Amino acid sequence: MNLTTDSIRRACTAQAIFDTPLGPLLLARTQSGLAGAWFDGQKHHPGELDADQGPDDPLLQRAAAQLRRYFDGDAAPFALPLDLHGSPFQRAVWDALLCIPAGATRSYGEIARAIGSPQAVRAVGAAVGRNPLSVIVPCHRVVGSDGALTGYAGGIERKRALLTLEHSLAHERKSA
Amino acid sequence: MNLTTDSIRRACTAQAIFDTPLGPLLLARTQSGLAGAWFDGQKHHPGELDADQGPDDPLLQRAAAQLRRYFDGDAAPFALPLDLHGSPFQRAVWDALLCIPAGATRSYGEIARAIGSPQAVRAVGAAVGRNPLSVIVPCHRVVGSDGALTGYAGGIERKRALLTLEHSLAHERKSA
DNA sequence: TACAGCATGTCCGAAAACGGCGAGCCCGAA
DNA sequence: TTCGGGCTCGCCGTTTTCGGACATGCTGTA
Repeated sequence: MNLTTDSIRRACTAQAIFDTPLGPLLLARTQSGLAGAWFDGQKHHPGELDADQGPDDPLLQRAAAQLRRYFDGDAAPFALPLDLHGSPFQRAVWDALLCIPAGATRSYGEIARAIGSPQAVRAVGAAVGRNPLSVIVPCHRVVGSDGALTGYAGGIERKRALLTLEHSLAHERKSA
Repeated sequence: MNLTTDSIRRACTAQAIFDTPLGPLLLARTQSGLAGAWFDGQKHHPGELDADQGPDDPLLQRAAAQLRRYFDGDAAPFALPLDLHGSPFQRAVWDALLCIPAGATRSYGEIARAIGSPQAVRAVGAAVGRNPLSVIVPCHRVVGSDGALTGYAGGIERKRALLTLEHSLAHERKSA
C-alpha cells in the first residue's frame, strides 16, 4: 500500500459510490475536500474505507452531479475543492494535469517540461499513475510522445473510452 | 522529407521564380552556387524555402538568363556554379548527367556503367529521380533501354516536351 | 542510505521495403 | 522462324521501420 491511499483512508470522512458508464466509481472526501475517486479494481485502489458518513454528504453530492454532467457530454471543467495527498513532486504533476482541457492530450515529456523537470519523464509517469482522483484529475489525457495510450490504472479500455468521449465533445463544439 | 531537399532548404540564401513554357520554376541558391530548380508540384519539391534574398541575386539572374536562352532554342550547355547536395553516389550520377549533350539521351544502364557500378541500375534510377536541379542537370535525358520515357519527377509530359525541344534543336543544327 | 522499479523518450544499428531498370524467358501472332 | 509483348527476378542505394539499449528522476522498501 502506498502513502497516498493510506493517508486518504485515515483522513477520509465520507464516501459514496457513483455509477458511471465505465463502472462504479468510489468517491471519498476529507474535511478539506474531495480526495479520492477510484474505479472498481483499479491499481492502488484503497479497498475498504472506514468513513463515518455516506452519500448524503453535500460535497459528494456536488461531485456526483458534476460527474453526471460530464458523462452526459458537458465539457466544462470540474469545480470542486480538492484535497490532494502526495509528495510535492506528485502534486506538481497533478496540478499540471488539471490544466489540460477536455479534448486535448499531453505527452509525459510535455508534463515533465511544464513542471520544470524536463528530464523526469519516467518519474512523471509514475506520479501520473498514482493519481488518486480518476476522471476528475484528468490523468487519462496523458499519452506517449507518439500518441500511444501506454497505460491507465483503471485499465486501458477506460482510458480509451474517456478520450473518445472528450474527443467527440471537442469535435462537436468545433463543428457547431 | 529527404536529406537533399532538407539540406538545401537550410543552406539556401536566395530564391526566385522563373517562368518557363512548362510552368513556373523555383530557383534556389546557396553561398556556393545554384542548388535547386523545381517545377510546381514536382516530386520532392521542398515547399517553402526561408531564404533572405530574392530575385535580385546576381547568380539567380545569370541562371534566369541562361534558362531564357535555353527555352528560346539555344543548345549551349549551362555555365553556372552548382552546389549539389547529395550522397557520393548521387553526385556521381548527377555528374554523369551533366555530360549528356542536349539532343542526346542515355539509358539508366549506360549511366550505371559510366559511373563504374554497372549493376546499380535501379539505384541510378532512384538517384536520377532525386536530381534537385531540373532542366539544368539534365535528368530528363535519361530513358529506358528501349527508349521509353519511364518517369520524371516533374511529370512525364514535361520530360517529353524538353526532349522534343532539344531534339528539334539538334536536328536544325544537323540540317543547317 | 541504498536500491529496484516504473503509464518515458531518445538514439543507434539492423532489417526490410521501395523504386524513374534491364536481361532473360515464355508465348502467341504473322 | 522471327518478332514483340508481358512477366519474373536479380540488382543496389536510400528511406522507413522496428527493436533493443541506455539515461533518467522519484518513490517505496529494506
